Amino acid sequence: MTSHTVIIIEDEKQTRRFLRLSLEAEGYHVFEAETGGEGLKAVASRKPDMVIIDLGLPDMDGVEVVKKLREWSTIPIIILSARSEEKEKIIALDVGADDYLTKPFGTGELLARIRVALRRAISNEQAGNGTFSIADLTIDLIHRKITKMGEEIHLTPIEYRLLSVLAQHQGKVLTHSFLLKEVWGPNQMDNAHYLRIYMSQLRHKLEKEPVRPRYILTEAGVGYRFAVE
Amino acid sequence: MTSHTVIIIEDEKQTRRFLRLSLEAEGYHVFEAETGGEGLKAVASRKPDMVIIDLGLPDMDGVEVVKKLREWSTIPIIILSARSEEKEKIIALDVGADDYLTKPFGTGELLARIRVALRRAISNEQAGNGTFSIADLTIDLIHRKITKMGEEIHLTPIEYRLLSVLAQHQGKVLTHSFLLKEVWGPNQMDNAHYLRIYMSQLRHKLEKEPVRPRYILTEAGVGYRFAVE
DNA sequence: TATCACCTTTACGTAATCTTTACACTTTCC
DNA sequence: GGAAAGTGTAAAGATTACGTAAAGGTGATA
Repeated sequence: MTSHTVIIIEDEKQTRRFLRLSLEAEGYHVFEAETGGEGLKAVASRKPDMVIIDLGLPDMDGVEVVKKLREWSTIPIIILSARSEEKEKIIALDVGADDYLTKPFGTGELLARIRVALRRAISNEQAGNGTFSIADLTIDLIHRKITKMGEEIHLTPIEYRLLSVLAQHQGKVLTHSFLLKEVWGPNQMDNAHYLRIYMSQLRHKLEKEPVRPRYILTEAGVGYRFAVE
Repeated sequence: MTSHTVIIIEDEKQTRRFLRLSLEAEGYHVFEAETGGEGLKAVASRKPDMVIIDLGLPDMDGVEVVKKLREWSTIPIIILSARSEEKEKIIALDVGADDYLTKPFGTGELLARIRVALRRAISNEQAGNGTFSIADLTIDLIHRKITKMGEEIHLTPIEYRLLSVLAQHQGKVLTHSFLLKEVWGPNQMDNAHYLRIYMSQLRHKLEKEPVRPRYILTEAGVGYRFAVE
C-alpha cells in the first residue's frame, strides 16, 4: 500500500512542523510550501492526495489559492483558520474547500478530518466501495492496492493515478487532454506522448498480452478507455 | 391528447385551402397567414407546434422568415418549394428549417413529414441523456460507444463525429454544407465527396443491407438524414 | 555525495486513419 | 436516347497517431 501524499501550505514555521510530525506519524507523505504561489506549483507538480491551506498567507489570500486550485482540480482541500478569519472561512468553503479547522486544534481532530476528506474524495469519484475488478484484475482505491491474479503489483505514482482515473470512468472513452489534465495537471495538456509511454508501461504490468490489450483500450485519435466486464 | 396546432404561411389561396383541409381531417388545429410578416406575428402570439412556410412569399423571402424565426424559436419548420426554388430550399435548410416538400406533393407525404418533425421536436425536449437508439442500433454519446444488436462497433473519429451529428438531429434533413462544416470544419465546405465516402463506410458498419439503408438516408441534391424510429 | 526510483526526452518502426483517385451506377433533364 | 450531374464503392497513396525501448535528468534518501 502506497501512503497518501499531503501538501501543507502554511507560512508559520511552528504550525508547519506540528502538522508534518502529526501526519508523518500516521504514515502520510508530507510536503510543505510557505506561500500560496509555491503551494499551487507544488500541487501541480507533486499531485498530492489532499491539500491543507492556511487562510493567512503572506503573498496570496488563502481563498485565492482555493479558487485557483478548483479551476482544474477536485483534490480535497482542508483550510486552517484563525478565530478572526470567520468570514473568509465561509468564503473559502463556498469556493470549494472541503472542510476547515479552527486554530488551535488537536491532532485527533486533524487526523479525523483528513480521513473523512480522503474517504469522501474517493467515494465521490466512484459511488460504491472504491474497488473495481475486471477478470483477474482488482483495483482498490481506498488501500491503493492493485492485484493481478491475487498478486500485488507495484505501480509508480503516475501509473497509479492514470489507472485510477481510467478505472473511475470504466467504459467511457477519456480524451487525451482529459487524462493529461487529471494526471499531470493543466500545464501538460499537449503532451499526449506521455500517455503512450505510461499506457505502455501499465499494459506491460497488467495485461497478459500487452500487444493485444484486454483492459486498457486505445481509441485512435481520441484517447483511451478501460474495458467493462 | 390535445390536437397539435400548425401555422401555414402561404400566399396562394388554393394551396392554403388544400393544406387546411388535409391537416384538419387529421385533427390538427390550423391557422393561416398570407405574408411573412403576418406569419411571424402569428407564430409569436399563437405558439403553434409547427410552421409550414412557402418559399415564394410576396412580402418577404421565405428564407428570411425561417431565419427570423430561428432567432428565438426552435419550433419545427417545414418549407414548401417549387422546382425552380432549389437553391433557396437548401439555404432555408441551412438556416434551420427541418424538412421540405417539393410541389406538387400528396397528402400522404405531407402528413408523414409533419409527424416526423413533431416527433423529433418532442424527443428533443426530453433529450439530454446523451443516448439515441433506433431499431437495433444504440448511440451512446457519453461513453462514445456504438452498438448494433448488442455488439460494439468501432468507428474512426470522423465516422463517429458524422454519426453523432446525424443522430443529434434525428429526422431532420441536414445539408451537405452543414455536415461538412460540423465534421470537417469550415475549410472543407465544398468537398461533398468526403460525405459520400464516409456515409458509405458508416452504412457498411451499421446497416444490415448497406445498399438499402434504413438509418442513413440520402436526400438527393440536398444532403442526408438519420431516420426516426 | 552516491544511489535509487521515477519522470522526461529522444528516436524509430508500425498501425490506423484520412485523402486522393478511379470507376460504375443511378437519376434527371434536354 | 444520351449527356450531365449526383451518388456509392473500392483501393492506392499520404499523413498522422501509436507503442516501445533506451538514454538523460531530477529529486528524495541515506
